[in-house]
Amino acid sequence: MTTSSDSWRTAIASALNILKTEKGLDAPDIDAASIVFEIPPKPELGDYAFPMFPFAKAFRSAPPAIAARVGEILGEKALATGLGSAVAAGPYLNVRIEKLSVVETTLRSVKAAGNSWGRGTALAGQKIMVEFSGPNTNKPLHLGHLRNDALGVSISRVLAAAGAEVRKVNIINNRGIHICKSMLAYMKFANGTTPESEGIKGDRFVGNFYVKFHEYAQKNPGAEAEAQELMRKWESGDPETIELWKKMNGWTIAGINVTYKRTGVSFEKAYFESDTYLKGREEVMKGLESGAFYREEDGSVWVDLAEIGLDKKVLLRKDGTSLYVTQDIGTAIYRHNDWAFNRMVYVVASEQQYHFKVLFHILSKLGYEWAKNLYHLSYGMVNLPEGKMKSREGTVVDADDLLDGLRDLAKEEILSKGRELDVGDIDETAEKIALGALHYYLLQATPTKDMLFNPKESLSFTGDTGPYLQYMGARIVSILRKWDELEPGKRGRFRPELLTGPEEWELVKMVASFPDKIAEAYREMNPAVIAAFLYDLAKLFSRYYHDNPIINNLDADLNATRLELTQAVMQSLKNGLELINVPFLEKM
RNA sequence: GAGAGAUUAGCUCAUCUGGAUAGAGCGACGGCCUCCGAAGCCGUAGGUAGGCGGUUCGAAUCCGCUAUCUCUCACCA
Repeated sequence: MTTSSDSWRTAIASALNILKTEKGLDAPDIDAASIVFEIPPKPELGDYAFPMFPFAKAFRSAPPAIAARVGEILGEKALATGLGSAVAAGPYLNVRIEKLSVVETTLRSVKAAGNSWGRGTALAGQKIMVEFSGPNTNKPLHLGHLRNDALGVSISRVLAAAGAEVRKVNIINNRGIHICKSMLAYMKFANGTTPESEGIKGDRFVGNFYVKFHEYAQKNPGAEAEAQELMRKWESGDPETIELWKKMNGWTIAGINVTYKRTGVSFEKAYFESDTYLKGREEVMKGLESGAFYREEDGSVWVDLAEIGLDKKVLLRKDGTSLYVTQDIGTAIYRHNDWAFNRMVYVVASEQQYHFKVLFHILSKLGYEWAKNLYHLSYGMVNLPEGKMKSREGTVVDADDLLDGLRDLAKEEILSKGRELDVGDIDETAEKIALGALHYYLLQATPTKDMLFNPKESLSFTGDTGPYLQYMGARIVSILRKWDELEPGKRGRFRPELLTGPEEWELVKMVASFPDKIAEAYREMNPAVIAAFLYDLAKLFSRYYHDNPIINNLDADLNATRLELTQAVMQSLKNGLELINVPFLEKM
């Protein structure tokens, strides 16, 4: 597809240059690369459209006139030989490309590539680190983490599909005052209970104590001070405090890992704040020596951000202790030493845009050349119909609860359709449908924008949803299964020239564009590109096979040929769903 | 006070680097299961793209002003 559009550009550039000579203009030659093309709004118009507006001024004639003459020249001079045909339509030159070879090569490529269909090499040789999730060890994951995780997993897979070597890393926020609060509450109210003794997930168990702390603090003004005191004990390495801290962190992380496993989230490496929070200090001291930073009279160390139009910022307190940025400076350098990435992507909420702007600037000020390749994949908040999620008001949507709810609903749906016997393991299927619904819902929106999470809508399985895509996949697999059951003698022969219908041509073009969509997704750092592509593909195929029998035609060759197309659609769907972490289902 | 972002159909979202009549889903209304699974398919209704101005042959898209909303500007993380 790409190559044929390039050939057309060359042909049109030549035609324009001939027209230029005809008109006796002495402007420089028109370069093929400067010719823009687009996809016509309606397929009947053609496969490509070349707008002639840009040449109106130089040629001193109206775009429709140019289009008309260019169309003639292409015909007269046979510039389009083998490329297809061109026809002027108003200011556009609409082009139809030679279908047969495209159909043939597309279907053959998909078949040959199989599960790697769509993968490219644009990022080959690139080492890209992707940080996402960033849980706290004082509470379970919530809806916000789910969006973060969905984006992190998806963008990692997209980058890998573009040829990069990707390393997914987590940052575990396991220290700080909030951690001490749940520890304090545990000391006061737990009476030695454990997640095992209570039979609940470790992250939930610890989170409950975090809630208890706040209840306690309401009645006891001294609570904050007590937590601060515990924090000091932790920092001074008090053995009992450390022991409790380790125990509770272990519980939380074990619980969170269960949720990760459930949602298909994994990491090559986890970094712990408790290991990295001190590392920034020496880097800041080096920067102080090199003159990148300066010291105030009280001993605190600052950076002047005037170069990027911002104010001044503290990097070390007067007592020499680190802050959030300081810690992230250390973590970034530590990680680059760990694994020398070419690029690093931070999947972090948009509320931290300022933080990353500052962080990246400081790192480049410290002379780290790779700092310019750091990227903040900023995503918007997930709001509820009632408004923002607020932990104080208890409106935070717990990740496990949400998944359970979705899973139960999917199960009901299976039962109500009477498919429990067809589906195999009903619980596993329901779980996968739930994940499909959730991940598609979270990824179909543009990452940078805030989004509204409507529980009712996310539970819906009809229309523009993950389960719809899964359903189309299952239906296709069902057809392929029937084909396999056919006697080999009745299967016919693949003859691409039989794919003459307009929908068939649209499907082939769409399948062929899958690699371009992956490229677009990584360039824009936006998995929604993949989600939208899959929906369009599924919808188009759905209409197609509704109106056209795939393997029930009298013509055995037509069956075999349509089956190849169906197979290619299935492969594109399957590979695309993998990129957005929506499970592909053979039956549902 | 300053910075960043948002505003598109009743609701949730698309609209690729400015291009042909702004598209989907949900909801509403109306059709389609002796036919490869109806979680489906087809159709109807619904938009002055927050508002005003500008640039351009052409603006949802770029620029300015303005309204409303969100986030940020901590020696919190």
